[in-house]
Order: sequence, then C-alpha cells, then structure tokens
Amino acid sequence: MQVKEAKQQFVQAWGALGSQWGINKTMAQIHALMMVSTDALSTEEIMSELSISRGNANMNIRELTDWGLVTKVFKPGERRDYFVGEKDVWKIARQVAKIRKTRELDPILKLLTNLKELDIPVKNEDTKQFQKLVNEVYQLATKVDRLIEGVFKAEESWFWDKMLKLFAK
Amino acid sequence: MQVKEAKQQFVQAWGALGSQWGINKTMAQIHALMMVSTDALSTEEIMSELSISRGNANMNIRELTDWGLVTKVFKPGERRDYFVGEKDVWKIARQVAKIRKTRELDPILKLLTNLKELDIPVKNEDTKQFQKLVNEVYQLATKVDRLIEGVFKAEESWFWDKMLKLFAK
DNA sequence: AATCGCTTTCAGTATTTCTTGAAAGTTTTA
DNA sequence: TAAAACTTTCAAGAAATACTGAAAGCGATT
Repeated sequence: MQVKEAKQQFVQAWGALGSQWGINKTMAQIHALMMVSTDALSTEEIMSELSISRGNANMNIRELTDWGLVTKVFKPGERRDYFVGEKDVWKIARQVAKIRKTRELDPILKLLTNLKELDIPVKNEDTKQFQKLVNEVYQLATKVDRLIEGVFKAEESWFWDKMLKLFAK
Repeated sequence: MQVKEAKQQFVQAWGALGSQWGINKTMAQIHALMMVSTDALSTEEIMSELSISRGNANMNIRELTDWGLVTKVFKPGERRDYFVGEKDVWKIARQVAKIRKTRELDPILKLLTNLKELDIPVKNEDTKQFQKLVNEVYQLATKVDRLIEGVFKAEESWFWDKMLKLFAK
C-alpha cells in the first residue's frame, strides 16, 4: 500500500468517527487531511482532495478555526490563505472536550440544578423517586464535569500515568 | 412547577443531549420517560406521552432493549408488553460506553493497527511524519480503550473516589 | 477606478436520517 | 379455526442536515 492510500483511509475513518459523534463528516475529514499533511493547505487543495465545493470547504474551515483546531497561516508572496491543523492529539482531544462541555454538559447541569431546587408541594412516592433520580443524574454530571476540568489542567503524561496505574491489574 | 412539568423538561433535555451524541432523539426520550416513571410502560403509553407513531415507538424500544437499557416485563393477567428502563445512571453510562466502544473505538483501533504495520518502502520525511501521527493516535486510542475497560470492572464509588482525589486541589 | 485573485455568503438542492401508518405476523382466547 | 389483541415490518413521506454554485464582498495591484 502507498502512503497516499494510507492517508486516504485515515481521512475516511476520521470522517466516519466524527459523524458518529455529532461532528459533521466533512469537518472531521478536513481536519484529518490537515493532520496528515506536512504543509499548510489552501482552500483549493482541500476542495480537490475531498471533492467538495468551495462553500462547503470554506464553511467547515471556519468552523474548525472557531473550535481552535485550525489556524490560518500566511505564506510570503502568496495571496491566498493557507491553513494548518493542530496535530497534537492530546490537545485536540482536550479542545473538543472543552467545547462540548460548555455546549452540552453545562446546560444540562443548569437544568438539573433548577429541577433539584424545585419546591414541589405534594411529596408523594412518585415525586420522591423523581427527585432521587434528578439528584443522581446531577451527581454523575457534576463528577464528569470535575473530571473534565481536571483533565484540562493536567499534563497528558501525568494524567495517563495516574490513570493507568489506577487500573493496572 | 408541577412534577409532571419537571418530568417533561427532563425528557426533552435528555432527548436533546442524546441527539448531540449520535443517539436518536426519540430513543433518548423514551429512555428518559422510563427513567422518570415509577411503573412499567406499555407501547401505547409511550406513543401517547411522546406523540409518536406505533412503528417509531416499537423500533426505538427494541433498540433500547438491544442496548440493554430496557427490559420487557410481563404483568399478570395483561396481554400487552410492558417495559422498564434501567434507572441506575452509572450502569447506564457504563452500558453506553461499552456499546460505543465496540462499535466505534474498536474499528478505529483495528485500522490504526493496520496502518502502523504497513511496510512502506520509501521512507521520506513525509512518510515518517504520517507514521508518527498514526502512532500517536494509536497510543491515545489504546489508553482510552484501557480506561474504559477499567471503568467496566470498577465499582462506581471506588472509581469516583480515586478520580476525584486525583484532581483534588 | 477598474481588474484581478481570492474569500464569504446564502438560497436552493441533495442527501441522510427519522417517522409514519398500513399491512403482515404472532400469540392468545373463544 | 376464526377472531381478537397485540407486535413487528417496511415502503413511502417528512424533517433535519449538509452541500453546491453563483453572486456579492473585499483588498491588492495596475
């Protein structure tokens, strides 16, 4: 197999993975393409490599830039924009976790806090069970939240060192 | 606010959360509905509560059953099927992690293993960088894999105890 | 100030994913 | 064995999501 072929497989797989996790396929593929590219890429190159339209490319490059996974670079003498993708997988993972935390976990935590604090007059068995459930979900969400926060602050090596020791048999 | 209203909010939020994570909205809602219900529910009840069709209800209940998050129960004297949802949030989390691991992480690991073992003749700079990337992604994926495996075996309290101590300031 | 090279936007279209509802299947009851 | 009670399937339709391409924007160059 050639390197080119291997890279294509990687890009495809990354796209598939992304789409299963609520990240659009093209966005994931563009990012993968940048990961396997030594050089910065132009919109044109991305378009032709993935066979997508200009609008689509542009939109997803912007989104990736918003996520902090892609940076615009200027090539001296060149007029068009070039882009490089973050290649450090740990940084990528942290970045994605961070964004999804604020977008998804935080709102849920907010709702759960509301539901917990509700002053419900009639406390029948049913109500009590519901409150118990809300509390449990809240507990879990809070713990996940703290875990993610911790991960943000930790160094990768430190994190995995501790983590794998924890589960070593 | 009434309990009923609170429950509805919970169901809606759960549905939204699910759909952001590649789990279809209705499936997540049905499960949420079962979590907040004291009793087992029939297909009819689910249909009317969520205003969905019989086919839709049936399909998603089956999917939830396949995921091991819902069990069929038989009520004495009753002919129709009733269903109860798993309510232990830790168990739910583990179950979802387990299924998604086999469906998504395992295939990626397999691909990465292939790509790692490729015998590429010409070893230019470009190829070396690609191999480095594949290796790094592989490393991370493996660690995540082991982490999840560890979580499967661990008790909830033990897990969070260790985890939160790790990140305690 | 007009043209060039490139980027951005967005209405319309295509694709994917979900949902419906009616028909076929299954099990129980009479 | 026929009807009733309930479940399952699936083709067609609806809704959500992603993509295209042409037009408008924008700044540099002549």
